[in-house]
Amino acid sequence: MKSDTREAIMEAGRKTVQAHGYNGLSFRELAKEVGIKSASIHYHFPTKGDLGAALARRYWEEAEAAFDGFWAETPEPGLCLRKYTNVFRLALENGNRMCLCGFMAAEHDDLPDAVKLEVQAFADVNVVWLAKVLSSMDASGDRMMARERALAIYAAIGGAQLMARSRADISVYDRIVESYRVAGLIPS
Amino acid sequence: MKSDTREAIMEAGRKTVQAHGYNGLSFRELAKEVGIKSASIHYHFPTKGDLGAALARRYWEEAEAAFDGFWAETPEPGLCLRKYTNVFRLALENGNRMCLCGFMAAEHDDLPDAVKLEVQAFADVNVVWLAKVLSSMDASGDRMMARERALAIYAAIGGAQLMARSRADISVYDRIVESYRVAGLIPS
DNA sequence: CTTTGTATACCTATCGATAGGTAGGTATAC
DNA sequence: GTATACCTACCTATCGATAGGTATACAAAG
Repeated sequence: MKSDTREAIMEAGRKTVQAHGYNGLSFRELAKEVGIKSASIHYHFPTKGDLGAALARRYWEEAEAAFDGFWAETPEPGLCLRKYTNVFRLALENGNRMCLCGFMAAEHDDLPDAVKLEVQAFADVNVVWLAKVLSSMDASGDRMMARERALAIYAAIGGAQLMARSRADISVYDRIVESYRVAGLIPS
Repeated sequence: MKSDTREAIMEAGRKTVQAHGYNGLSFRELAKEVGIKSASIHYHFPTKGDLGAALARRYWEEAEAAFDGFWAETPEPGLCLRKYTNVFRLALENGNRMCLCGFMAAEHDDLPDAVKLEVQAFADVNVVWLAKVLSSMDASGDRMMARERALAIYAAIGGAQLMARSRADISVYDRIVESYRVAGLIPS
């Protein structure tokens, strides 16, 4: 098996970035949580940029797998979209955290290029998957329209999460997402 | 008149937070831009929290004034909402920056309480103003519905800004906002 | 079966840079 | 003379990163 320590670093790192961002990620604090010395983290991730890129990459890989799971096991697209919006709700449930790549998107100017690319990859994963689900719903199924709508839904969900986080109130997320459905932005 | 230096600090501080967040705001860097020493900033703002709160407060005060100006001089609500969405576009035009309070919303966990309150006040200003405009459009005018929709629109616009920033592509913002209108989230 | 070499996965100790904040001095204006 | 608006000098804490040492494991060589 892969190194337990490396896994522990990534797990703690993910949680930290979801709460304090890339700039709030500290090798010393991370080392303390894992139970090693900060110098040892450099053994697994030479630079902070390497760690950041690895975290963002794993984040979208796991998201892609989860989304594909929804699509495979949920025949009803409306329900599939509810599972999707629930993923972003889970981050809030978990200590009022937010999407790792959403936070990093805000920190765009301070990110190493390698990290920026992985953050964009996460957005792509969301948009491609959403476009696929949307296309399956609309019989007239304009692919380009579906992609534009997918981008809008992903952005809107990210905004809802950000708002709820700033209030530390998960019900804010629920209300906003419900409004998206009422307005017709997210099909039911 | 009020101190020119104090104004210069706030102007430079606002731009920095819009690009690097509250955590990316440094007294030394700020002092360099203004042309004074970092210790002198403490004369105007005793702590970083004081500066952060002052920045966020001025931000929502100016936003409120601008929004009220739109409402006063623009009889057509649809056009009024276009002026609103354009405000958030301007931040992106200005060096791919984002809303100061949007960035701080992400940094929620690292903010002094006084700053958190001002960030929430900015959101309130947006929601209250949007609800007012929405109420004027809908004859059936349910006030509660308007407020929910207002919250959704504000969150969605923040998400659109975040997405566009992460791509450093203002056309992404335009496309997303247009999708919001097409979907009916934002009335035309 | 023992010795030797090498890669793994940590460690201690330290570097230069930067952070927010403080104490106390100084020049100007009223 | 006193308040304003700066300054120099310095504090402690933290940052990512590096150099070099160490304990363990395992494979090849004698």
